[in-house]
Amino acid sequence: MQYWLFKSEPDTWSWNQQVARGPVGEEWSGVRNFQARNFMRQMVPGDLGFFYHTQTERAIVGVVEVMAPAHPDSTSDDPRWECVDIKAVRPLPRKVTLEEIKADPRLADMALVRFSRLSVQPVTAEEWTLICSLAGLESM
DNA sequence: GCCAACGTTGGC
DNA sequence: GCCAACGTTGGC
Repeated sequence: MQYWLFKSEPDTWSWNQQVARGPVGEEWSGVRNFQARNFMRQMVPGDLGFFYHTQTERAIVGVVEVMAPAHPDSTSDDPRWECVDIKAVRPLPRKVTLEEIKADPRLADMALVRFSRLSVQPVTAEEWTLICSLAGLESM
C-alpha cells in the first residue's frame, strides 16, 4: 500500500466535483508531465491519496482511493499519456494548509514543498500519518 | 499580476 | 546533443 498526493486547480476540477462522482470515480486525466505519469504507473488499486487544492486555497482537503491502474488518458491522442481512476473517500474534518505543512519541520521534505510544480507525487507513510492526525482523522 | 522554477521545443 | 527561447505551473 502506497500513499500519494493529487493536485488540482479547484477552478478546473474541485474536491466537490470529485465527491459528486461518488463511487463511480473519475479519470485523473490531463497530466502531461512524465514524472507525474510515472508515479501514476506505480499506483495500485486500493492505494490512498490526498486531494490538494492549488490556487487560492492551497490545502489538502480530502482523501481519495485509486480505483483503476494506469491506462491511456482518454483526453490525449498521444498514447504515452496515461492516468489512473480515483474516487473520493472522505473529506478531511480539518483542512491542512500548505502554510502549516511548510511550518512543520517534520514535513519539510514533502514533495509538495520541495517540488512545488509536480502535480502527482508520492507521500511517505510517516507524512501520511502525521497529516491525518493534523486533519483530525484517525490514521487510515 | 508577478516571478522563480522548471519542462519543452527547435535551431544549430 | 547543446542550449537559448519560450511556455507553464503554482506560490506569493
